[in-house]
Amino acid sequence: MNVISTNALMKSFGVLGMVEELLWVWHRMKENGIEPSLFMYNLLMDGFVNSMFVESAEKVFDAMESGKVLPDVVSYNILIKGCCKVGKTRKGLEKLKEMEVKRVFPDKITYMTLIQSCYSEENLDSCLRLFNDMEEKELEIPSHAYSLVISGLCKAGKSVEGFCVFEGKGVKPNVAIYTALMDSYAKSGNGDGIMKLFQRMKDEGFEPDEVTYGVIVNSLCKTGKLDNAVEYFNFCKESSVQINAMFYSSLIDGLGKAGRVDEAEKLFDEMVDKGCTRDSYCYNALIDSFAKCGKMDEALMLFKRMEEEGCDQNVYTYTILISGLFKEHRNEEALKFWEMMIDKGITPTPASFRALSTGLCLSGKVARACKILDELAPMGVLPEAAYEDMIHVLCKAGRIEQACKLADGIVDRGHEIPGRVRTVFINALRKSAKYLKVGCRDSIIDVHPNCYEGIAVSNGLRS
DNA sequence: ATAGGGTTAG
Repeated sequence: MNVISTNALMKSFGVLGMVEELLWVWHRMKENGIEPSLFMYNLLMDGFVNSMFVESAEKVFDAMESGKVLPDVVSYNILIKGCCKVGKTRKGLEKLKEMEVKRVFPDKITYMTLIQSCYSEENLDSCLRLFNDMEEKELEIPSHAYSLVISGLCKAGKSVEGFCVFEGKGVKPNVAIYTALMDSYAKSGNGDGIMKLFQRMKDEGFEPDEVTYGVIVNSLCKTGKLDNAVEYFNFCKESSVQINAMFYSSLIDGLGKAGRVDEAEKLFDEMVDKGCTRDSYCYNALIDSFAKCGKMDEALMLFKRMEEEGCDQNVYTYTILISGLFKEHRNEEALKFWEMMIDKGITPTPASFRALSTGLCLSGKVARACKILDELAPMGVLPEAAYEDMIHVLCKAGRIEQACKLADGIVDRGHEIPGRVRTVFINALRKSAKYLKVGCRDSIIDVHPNCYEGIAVSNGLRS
């Protein structure tokens, strides 16, 4: 055994994640009196990190720091990669700071590892900070860094800022960057911006791929331009663009919302012939289409089929069914789906609770909704605007008395009534002055002095 | 030796 064979073995085992074998070589090496080099330390650390033994990698790192062979930038990069891999990005960022102190200079890999991790955690601020750091240090900025920063801005709804970075010098555009910008434009309602960028990327010789077309079709569906969306879809089918489930879910959703349920269903059936697996997005879109046009039994059948096909039923599936069932006054069934969802360990979202509470409030079961809301709190789910929504729903339905009772209950629980809700009350009171006579008047006046003014206005309107 | 993009939901 010599240094060269040790290096070769460690490299192979490290890449393959064969930690035991890696350690075997390490021990044989020590037995043979070979002092581990920086190279070998790094190989060992990388082997550990690749096998998710990040703590072991850290121990190696610490051993280096207290030994003869000091960690270099690669050691740091591997350790930072390990931190990011196990979700400890903050720790990775701290290691970057530590590098400054230890006078080990971070390189583009250090930054890319961290930017990547911050990006996947949707930590835009850190992404931008790291990116600026890179610029300041005059490191070579890989195209990928621009992708991440622009996409990060786009995801955060800052399409204008994203476009500014894109237009800045040093950016090498690619299909992914164009697509991210187009999607962001779509989400901010800039339909013209999308098509302009689409044209521009083609003019520059970039070939739009299935993700780009997916974004276009989705955007057209969302803005109700369904025939246009179908045209692009057909174009993709005829050319070499790979059709995926996203095309189908976007179109099914759009067609369903436009009341073209038959066409939506046809596309859903077509997926099998095309060898395209139906995911939860597709199922949910079609279930929603059925629910929206009162075909609840068809929707429920799809729910069953989802289970049979092994497609995950998620919080969206349940929310669609719960609100659909309430709309048909099938209250007990709706409640059953809520319970089923909780039993399955699916965490409710504010929107799912909104569906439930709206249904319960409108069928006069405000107390029941409050009870369920109380049960959610220990689960760590407390839809912030839940009570607000309920008051809103009740006011809109003209049930101001109940809304007031609810407002009192909220104050009893130690919550405050935000100004927005007062406005809701005032508007409701204006609309139906007769409610001024009932008990709610006290509750509003007692709890929310600002409403005096509202009632005065309301009185004024009446006289 | 170490880092690598973009899309879908009530």
